[in-house]
Amino acid sequence: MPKVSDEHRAAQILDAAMRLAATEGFHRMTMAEVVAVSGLSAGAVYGYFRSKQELVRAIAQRAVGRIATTIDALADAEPPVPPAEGLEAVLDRLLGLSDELGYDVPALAIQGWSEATRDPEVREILGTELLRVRRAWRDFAERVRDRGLLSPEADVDAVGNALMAMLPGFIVFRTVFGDVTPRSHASGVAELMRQPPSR
Amino acid sequence: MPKVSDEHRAAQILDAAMRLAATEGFHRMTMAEVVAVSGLSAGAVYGYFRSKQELVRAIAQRAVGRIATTIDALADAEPPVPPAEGLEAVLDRLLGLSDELGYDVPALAIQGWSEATRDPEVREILGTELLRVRRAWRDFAERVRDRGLLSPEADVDAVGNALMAMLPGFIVFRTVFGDVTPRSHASGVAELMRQPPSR
Amino acid sequence: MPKVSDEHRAAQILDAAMRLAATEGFHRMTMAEVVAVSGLSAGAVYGYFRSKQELVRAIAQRAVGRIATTIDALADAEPPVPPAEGLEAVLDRLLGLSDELGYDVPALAIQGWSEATRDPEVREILGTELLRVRRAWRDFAERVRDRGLLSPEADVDAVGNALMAMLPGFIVFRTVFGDVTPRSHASGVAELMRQPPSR
Amino acid sequence: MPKVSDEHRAAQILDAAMRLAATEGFHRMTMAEVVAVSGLSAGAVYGYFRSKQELVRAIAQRAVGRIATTIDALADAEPPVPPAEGLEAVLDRLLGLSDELGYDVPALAIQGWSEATRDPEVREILGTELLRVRRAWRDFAERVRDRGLLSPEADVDAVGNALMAMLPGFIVFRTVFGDVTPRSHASGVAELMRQPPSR
DNA sequence: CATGAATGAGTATTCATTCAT
DNA sequence: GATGAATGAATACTCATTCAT
Repeated sequence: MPKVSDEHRAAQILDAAMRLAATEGFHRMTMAEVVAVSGLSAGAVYGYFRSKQELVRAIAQRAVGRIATTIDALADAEPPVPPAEGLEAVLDRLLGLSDELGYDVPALAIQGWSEATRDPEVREILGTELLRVRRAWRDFAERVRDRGLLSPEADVDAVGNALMAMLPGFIVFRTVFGDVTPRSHASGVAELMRQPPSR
Repeated sequence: MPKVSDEHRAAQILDAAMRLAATEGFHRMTMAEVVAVSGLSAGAVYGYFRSKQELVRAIAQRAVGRIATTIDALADAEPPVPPAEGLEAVLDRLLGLSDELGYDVPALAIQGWSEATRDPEVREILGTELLRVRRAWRDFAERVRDRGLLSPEADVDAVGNALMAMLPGFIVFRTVFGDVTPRSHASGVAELMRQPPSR
Repeated sequence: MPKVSDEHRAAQILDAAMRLAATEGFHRMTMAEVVAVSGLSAGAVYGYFRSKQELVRAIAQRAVGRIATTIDALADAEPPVPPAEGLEAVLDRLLGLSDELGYDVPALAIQGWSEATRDPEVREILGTELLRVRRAWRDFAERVRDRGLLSPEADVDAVGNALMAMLPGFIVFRTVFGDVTPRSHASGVAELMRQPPSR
Repeated sequence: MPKVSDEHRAAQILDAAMRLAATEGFHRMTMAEVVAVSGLSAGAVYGYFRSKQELVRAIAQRAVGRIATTIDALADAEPPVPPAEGLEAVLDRLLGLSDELGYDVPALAIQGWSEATRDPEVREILGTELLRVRRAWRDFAERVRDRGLLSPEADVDAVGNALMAMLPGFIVFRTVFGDVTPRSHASGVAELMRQPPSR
């Protein structure tokens, strides 16, 4: 009889693995390390994840899941909030999430994209998860438009997409340039939207 | 006197390696493959690149260099062109580049970001190269503003940044969703900028 | 619970390695050979010795340890025995040891000296082990002196050293000249000590 | 027409190689290093030495040749000199030689012994060279005996051997213990020869 | 003839996975 | 079931030697 439930064990392994993957990347993370950090035996780990590949997929899924969670910030962002503010709230959450969880979530996102390049299954997982995110951004754009902060004819799919697309940019810029903040990044959207002088 | 110039040999190796890295990623690309595809011997490859690490750095540098080249599209985009059109031109070029070169440049970009996460030298290389790109976007934003397509008070740094930030988004979306095109991606920016009804 | 104890496995590997090192020398001994001769897998060997370097150090330690063992012959050499006889007994044991173990212990000694030249850790190992040997020779010299076979004023440290120093000479001569025996080698000491005619 | 004679070139190469072999040992010395240090081209080096093996043999020969030279000290040691003083003179010369030549001759000796273990040709070279040394020690012992410093019945071959045998001991002790000097080492012989109290 | 770029077999080491206990 | 020792294919890199120029 296991002391703890199966889900707990699986989570324990996943946690260890995500921590490792965030700092070392998928391919430098060894199963031996996962075994050591999780505190279980090799056999036990392989009882929960049939292969490293499967574990990597689980990490990718959970990592984007975590990020998907950040867009709840958009819903909270009610009363009418301009797009830039919604984006900033999401980026803030993303950083907050890393602090809470104790590992670098954006780093894991990059790992996931990289893996999606060659593992179709990871690509599918990411596609499925990110579809939810896409819809959330669409809904946000719709609400924003409906409240008069966008042109009534604006294509809310396109706008949602554009706002969501700022996220990978934020993650990449954070990695290569040190100087980006949620505020600075989101301000670009606000500046873009400033009214040109009516002619 | 060597049969072919050193630069040619290095380029030959780099070409093989970029092709491989684009399809398999940095860590699945083996030196044996590079040797085989380049058509040289192991010793010869190591004569030009002291280690796999060094080769990976060279790939990263050249890949972002290639991408930096695409922003020339911005300069070409004269007479007054709205931001969305400039972006679209750049994205078009990016895809064109992949066709020309015969390997997936965006895939290499993702590999580069991933590597920048743990190799500070790659991070620096990317930082340096992307700084040029950043300046180009800033200049573009400035020209756009000066031609009255942005508010005269718009912060051109922020706008440039935002436009540039759409690029990683495009790359990631292309990988995980199949349905993004330069036009669809850029249109989000245009939609975002539509004038809300003057109240 | 492992089939055989860890020490047994380590000894199994060490044995194979010593056999190989004795015939081929440290640097021509390949890990592949060690793996093959020990009958284990590469992984197993690396489980017990982290690197070839570490294995080489273990060999050096054990080889000099074996040689150190031969000086027990000195203690056995009681009742009052002249220095030359003590030396001969030790040299005899050294050859006997090689026969018993099935590999050339003197050859390993030379390998150890060679390695000590560039690996400080091996130098230290040899220094530590040989200090014991040095003390044993000193004690032997003391006993010999106390039994009147040396001048009462003889410096037992110096005498012990000189006798011990005959050992590398024996090993080297055996390698390059074929004609040295424990008896012939030790006789030099006896001849040296013969009384010159009292004048 | 070569600027310098063939012998000079060969010596130039040998010099570079001996310097390298003394510091790194035969197997860590690479032909590329020999090429670099000698200042010649790879082809040129291979013009003078057909293989690394042959170069190693030449080094071994020259190194023991150098050491053989030290025993000239024995001839110089005329007027009747006791064995210990003759030995001390030789050891002094050995150290002086290293200083003069700028590389560690004893280190090369150890390399040579090590190589003799597996290369029969090196073994033969060493055997031939050391035979000269052996004879010199025999002659020294004879002279010493004839001058009354040894028993008239002393076996000069055995005595010569014993004195010569102190040399490897000196070299090994110098390597593993730091504290040996020509004087301390030679004194052991003197102490051994002190007259036990006439009974 | 001299050069030094190219060769490629050989080496130490790692690590995902299994399976005897 | 649970364990963790053992497996062994795979991998990056070296270096003595050659030979086209």
